[in-house]
Amino acid sequence: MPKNDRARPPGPEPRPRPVLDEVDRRIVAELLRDGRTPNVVLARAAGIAESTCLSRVRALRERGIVTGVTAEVDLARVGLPVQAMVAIGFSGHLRADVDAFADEVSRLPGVVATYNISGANDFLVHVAAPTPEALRDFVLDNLTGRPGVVHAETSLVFHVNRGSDVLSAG
Amino acid sequence: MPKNDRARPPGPEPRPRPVLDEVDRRIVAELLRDGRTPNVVLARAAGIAESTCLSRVRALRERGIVTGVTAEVDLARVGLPVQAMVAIGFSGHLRADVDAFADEVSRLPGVVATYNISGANDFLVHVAAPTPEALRDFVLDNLTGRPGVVHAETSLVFHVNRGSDVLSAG
DNA sequence: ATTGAAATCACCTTTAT
DNA sequence: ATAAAGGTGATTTCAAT
Repeated sequence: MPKNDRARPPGPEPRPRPVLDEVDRRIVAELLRDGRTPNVVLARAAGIAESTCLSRVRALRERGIVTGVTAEVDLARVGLPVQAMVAIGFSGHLRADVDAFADEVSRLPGVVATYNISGANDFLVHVAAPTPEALRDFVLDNLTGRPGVVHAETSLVFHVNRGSDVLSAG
Repeated sequence: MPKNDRARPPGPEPRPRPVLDEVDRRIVAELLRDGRTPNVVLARAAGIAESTCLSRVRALRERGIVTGVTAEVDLARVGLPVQAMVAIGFSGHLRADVDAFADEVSRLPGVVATYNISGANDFLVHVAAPTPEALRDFVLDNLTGRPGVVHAETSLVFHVNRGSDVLSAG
């Protein structure tokens, strides 16, 4: 007698095999460290041939594991020395409103990222501005004023530390 | 009579001119969009010669404006489908303790970033974990347990939207 | 799927304007 | 700051396993 005789419903696999093998892990780790690492170096780091490495990297992109490569910019040095996290409380919680908020806010000038979260607040908006006044204007004009927003609490961001070992938790 | 007859102490310029000219802005914007953009394309996008573009990019790195290039990874697809923001309240607020917390926590497996902020809480720790249980363990073992931490409130992160127009706020 | 080798292409330096 | 040109080395394709 089988442990489970219900047929699995159609759709994406429920993750039968480990997500990343050791080779892929090394490639991803190296690309996290330096997204411009040339293919030759990547291949040596992973212990495989260059051509193999190339197809691996392509596969990682096609599988949606590596979604892009981006520059890291010191916002203070491009004229945006004031950063803040704005916690947003929402009213209706209709799916359409929630999605629209995230999409639209993410496109606003100065927005670093928008986090849709659980708990007392519904969003965290990470924003950068040239001056405290500009920050205030941003919050009043683009967040507080928006329909559905019932609460906005601004915290200054003094410093950001990027994690250096994200992958190891897997 | 000169407006200011004190001699400026030696060292880096106190930023007399605008931070980024139009050419640099275009380069940085393009590198934010795709950090692997080759120099030829970058040069065309900025409307300058390749050799000029090359020195511009070098200068941007040396000036600390572009601090690095990194891959963007879909954490859910590398075995870390559970993300959270943990708001941390601190007790002593000694500089050494605050700095140490940020540095050490950022090195822990699964930590995406650590934000030192103002307000009711002192830190936001963005963390990724394979399961809710692993998240709970992470918080109890690495955050709640740490000396100085008097409060920890965990919010699940449902979705993250990266900003697409950060620079325009400057 | 992985490889080594060969061809193509881009990067980067140099020179000179 | 630019353009042109050459050396260097990486990327990519391909036949073979």
